[in-house]
Amino acid sequence: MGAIKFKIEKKLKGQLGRAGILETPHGKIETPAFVVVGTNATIKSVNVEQVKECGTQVVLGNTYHLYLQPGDRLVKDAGGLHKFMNWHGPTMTDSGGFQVFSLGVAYKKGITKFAKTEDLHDDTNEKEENKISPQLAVIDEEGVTFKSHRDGSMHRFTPERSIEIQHNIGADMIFAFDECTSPSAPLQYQKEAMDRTHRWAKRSLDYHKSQPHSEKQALFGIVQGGRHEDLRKISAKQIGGMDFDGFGIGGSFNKEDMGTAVKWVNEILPEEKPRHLLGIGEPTDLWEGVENGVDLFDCVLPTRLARNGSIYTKDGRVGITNARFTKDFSPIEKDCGCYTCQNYSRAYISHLFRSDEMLAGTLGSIHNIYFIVNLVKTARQGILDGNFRELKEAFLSRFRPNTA
RNA sequence: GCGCCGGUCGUAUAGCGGCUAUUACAGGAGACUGUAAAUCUCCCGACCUUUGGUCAUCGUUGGUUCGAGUCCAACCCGGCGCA
Repeated sequence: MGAIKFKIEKKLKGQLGRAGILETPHGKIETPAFVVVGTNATIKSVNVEQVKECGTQVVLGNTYHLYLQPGDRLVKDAGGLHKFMNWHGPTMTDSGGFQVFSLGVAYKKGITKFAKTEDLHDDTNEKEENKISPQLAVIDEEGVTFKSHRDGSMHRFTPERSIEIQHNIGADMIFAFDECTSPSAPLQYQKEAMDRTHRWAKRSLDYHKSQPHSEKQALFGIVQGGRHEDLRKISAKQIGGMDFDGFGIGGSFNKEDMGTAVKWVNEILPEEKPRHLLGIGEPTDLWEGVENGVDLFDCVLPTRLARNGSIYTKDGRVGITNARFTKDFSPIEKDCGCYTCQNYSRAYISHLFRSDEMLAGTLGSIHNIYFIVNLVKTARQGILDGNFRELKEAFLSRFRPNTA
């Protein structure tokens, strides 16, 4: 052990939040930090220089995708993920656990990992799940059998296989193989899935430690338990008790009180190890996460939203293709320091989207990445400077989920 | 002037007597949380008591018919050909 070192610099008074430094074999990360997602060993539509200029410290690739294309052996032969993609800073890989969900029960059903409380009283989602319809992933005790979304070929992931692949890919921080459950799955199933994820965590850890050079990569265990307090606490205790280098918090949440769920977990996880909230999120979620002791976040939203024409501003998300922007020659945000805002107008970016130009997604992504990465940096600075609460409230009083 | 062909919701198209109209693009709006995603959904004649209803509409005007975008006639416009 010892691929990473984590040092807490300052804590939020009376709360779980903390600012720290995470040292990896490829450099330091000032935490809390936002990890930019680059599933296929590339951040879609932007190059590594642009990603770096946005203030990004660390990127995340995906085990399932890189295993299918170009293959983890090829990435290894290329000299590892860093060299292959020309990103020489810190990296992580997801274990493929999320694909158990997205290609499994969620496949083609519009199910997300978020439940809203009002939905919990109707069983629409559950009915959806019980419908017989194609799934690309089937789970058993040993592992998961996948049908490739690319060519329909069959593949099998087990905890051992996931770790083996992640060793080949060679990211600085890797994750145990887990199952992300649907928020509408029955409680009984959520518990079974969680228990299985715990067994998989142990197997992931055992396999990792059994391999030579495993000390070069840090392994994070993943806490599950869905929206349920009792399950979350059990999971945090079990996973937190294992000898991982850090922890991921995964699974599904109740949209309204995600911060609370994170708190249940982080009150239990060992304080001295880093925590990564998987697949989150929205600006409001990020403030909640930081406040409740999360050190790392990753999310596809900034880049996906950008490619789909949704741009973050301090007042909320805006659809840059809206008619009102066609003659708006001001930048997306006049006080934004990103390359896009320094050089281009709303009208121009709107035009690029309407013209289906590739640069549209690039300029949008640069802004959104900059926005989110720097939002977390601001929150970090707030912890260090002792004005976290003021910064959070100032942000939230302006930001609306969608409108500007 | 004669002959032929054609005029359908911004554009391009489908439709060849029967529940008043297809599809694509453009346009408008929305969704997206460990990326099957530069994707997907909805709206796009008018009005209303909007899971539905009423009326209008296929160049114009008449006609045939129970019923016409669809058949007939004249006219208007456009293209091509011949003078």
